[in-house]
Amino acid sequence: MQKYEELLVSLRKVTRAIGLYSKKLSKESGLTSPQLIVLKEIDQHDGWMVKDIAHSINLSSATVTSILDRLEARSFVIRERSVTDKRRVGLHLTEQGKIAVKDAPRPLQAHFIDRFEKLEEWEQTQLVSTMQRIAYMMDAENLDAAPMLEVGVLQEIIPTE
Amino acid sequence: MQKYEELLVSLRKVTRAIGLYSKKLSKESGLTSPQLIVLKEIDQHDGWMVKDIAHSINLSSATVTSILDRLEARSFVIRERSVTDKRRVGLHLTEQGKIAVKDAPRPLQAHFIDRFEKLEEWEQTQLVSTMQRIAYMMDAENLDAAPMLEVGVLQEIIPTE
DNA sequence: AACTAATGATTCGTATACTAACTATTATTT
DNA sequence: AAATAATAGTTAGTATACGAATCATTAGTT
Repeated sequence: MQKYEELLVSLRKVTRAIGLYSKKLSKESGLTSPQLIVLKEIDQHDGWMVKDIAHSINLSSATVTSILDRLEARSFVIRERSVTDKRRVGLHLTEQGKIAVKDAPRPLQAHFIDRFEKLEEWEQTQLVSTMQRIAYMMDAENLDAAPMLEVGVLQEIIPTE
Repeated sequence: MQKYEELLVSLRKVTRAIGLYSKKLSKESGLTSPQLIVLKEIDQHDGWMVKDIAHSINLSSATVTSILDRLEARSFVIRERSVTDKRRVGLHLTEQGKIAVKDAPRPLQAHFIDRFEKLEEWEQTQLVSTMQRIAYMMDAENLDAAPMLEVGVLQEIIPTE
């Protein structure tokens, strides 16, 4: 097996673990991870548009729209069409939505977070920057890549072409 | 932003990049990445059961079933019910399936693979083992974790509890 | 002012991906 | 031998996740 294939397999394991946890979360708290992440984002940036949310959490607008449909149906979120520019939709949490965010568990297994936070500071940094490096290597064609260069560690590691 | 949240964001970027490439692949070659991976696996292990494939690539049987439905409909794969144990379904490639595997591009962006393979050997190993480490940290509750310990590097890194 | 381009959100169609429930079959217990 | 458990695969139902097409609106051009 090629090395990059091993990378792919472990990546698959990670995304699977995240997905499975999302299912578990959903059964226990009634919210999936993506739903929770969207709620958190709106909580932190009241009034943001669909586009803003989508961009900040790396999802397409279409995906966010469908997540919002469910969140709105359950009265966690309100869509508010802008008066000055009727294309825009501002997003807000309802009281219920705020409560849900406050009560919700974290979007990754507590088990993982515990382990992660027990690591030395430099080890945490190393894990994160390696992950960011892989992300950078994968979408170098896209415009998204540029801001990644701001991360200090990467500048040492990635050769300028 | 918490460090583990940064990890989550870059992970999201990576899975997204993989998904987008899968879509692109599908338009150009007619096969998505998961379909290609399933085909490759059958190519390498003719006669394997659905369960085997699912386990080796870390997907549920249900998911593999639905991928096989599409591959069979397009005559890339044949399902063969076992005579000795009628619960089992053996999987085989058709001639078309073999051709498709041979002609198919790799399941990750050529761009990424190029970059990856330009790295020093130790750097590649480091990327892979970091990824495996994260995978290990995420599903330590599951039985899947055990085989991960066979990877040499991990034994040095992960503290035995 | 009229035409064109761009933008923001949604809808549509498709593919993953999961669990739980179900069907069929085989293995184990009693 | 009959009842029970376990196994393999599929089906049903739900949620992501995407691009492309669509709709409404706004911005820019001529």
